[in-house]
Amino acid sequence: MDFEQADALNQAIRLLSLRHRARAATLLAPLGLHPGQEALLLELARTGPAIQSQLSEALGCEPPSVTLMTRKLEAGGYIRREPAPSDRRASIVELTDSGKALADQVKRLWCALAEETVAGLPAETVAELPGILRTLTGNVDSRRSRRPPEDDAV
Amino acid sequence: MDFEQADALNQAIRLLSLRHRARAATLLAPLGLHPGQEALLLELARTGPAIQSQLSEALGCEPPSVTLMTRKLEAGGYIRREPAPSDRRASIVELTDSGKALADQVKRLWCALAEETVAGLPAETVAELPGILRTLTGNVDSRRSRRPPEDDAV
DNA sequence: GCATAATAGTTATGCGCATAACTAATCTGT
DNA sequence: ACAGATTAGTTATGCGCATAACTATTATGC
Repeated sequence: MDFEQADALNQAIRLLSLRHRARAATLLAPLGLHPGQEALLLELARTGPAIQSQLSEALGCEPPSVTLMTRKLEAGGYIRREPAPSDRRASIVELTDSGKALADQVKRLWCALAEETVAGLPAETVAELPGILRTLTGNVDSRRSRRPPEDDAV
Repeated sequence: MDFEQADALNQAIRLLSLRHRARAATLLAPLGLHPGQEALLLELARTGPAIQSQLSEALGCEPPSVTLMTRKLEAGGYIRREPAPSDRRASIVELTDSGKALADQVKRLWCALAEETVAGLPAETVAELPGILRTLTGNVDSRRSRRPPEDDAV
């Protein structure tokens, strides 16, 4: 691959990151959320209570990031942290009622953002997109377990 | 679009951002660069000397970000800033010889990263990808000038 | 010609994310 | 049963990026 193509790709990924995140920030701001926090709320809404290391794994970010995110969401009253009975090192994190309500609002925003994002693309491309993006992600994922491709493309 | 699909897409974009950036960080670290700085070097290598506001525009980030990036790259000896003769508000930024050499190294890394990123995808998809990503970016770009789509897809 | 607007850049501050270094608890091997 | 490794989490620190508020310069309208 020559530099022109490589740069077109890398730059496109970088810019998409910046813009998608910025757009998410704009949409989430009225809810009092910063981008990244919504992922934690959605994960809890999806799977129920979890300990922080599970969240770290699910969100794809490091434990210190989870520490800070949970602290801020807890301060906002959206989540609750209580010690795990079976492991005194761990904290169980769960949504409060307020957090559940907020997660529902986030879900609606999330649909709007996704629709806005793929506007103008053929439905076929839209359907393939998550799988393609996950393939790209897996290709550069330096933390992935060594189990091979796993073919989770759509 | 239902939430499942929307979340699959939004999450995929978020994770790709994290991973691609992390991978770039790993590759750039031996050169003493942090991700984001390479974009500035490549832009200068591409277009020659520029003032900061042009860089801000080209990189898609805000002027304060350019201020900090240029300061650090200048401290590293990779770029030089001198006052613009025709406008005493502006600074002209250009690569030093050291910066040009570094930019060449970055170009090689950039090719390797791009190839790694698209590994396993059909060539056809790879060819379409930059255009698709730019469409997505344009769709959520809140700073774009109001000139319509512009159809720069490949 | 001069007040006002627009533009180039900086500083201050805050967030998400990372790594490094640390504590506390649990698990493992002998 | 106990030393050492592993795991859960935190604190400290640094970077990129953002917005807000500011200075200095240049352009504009009357």
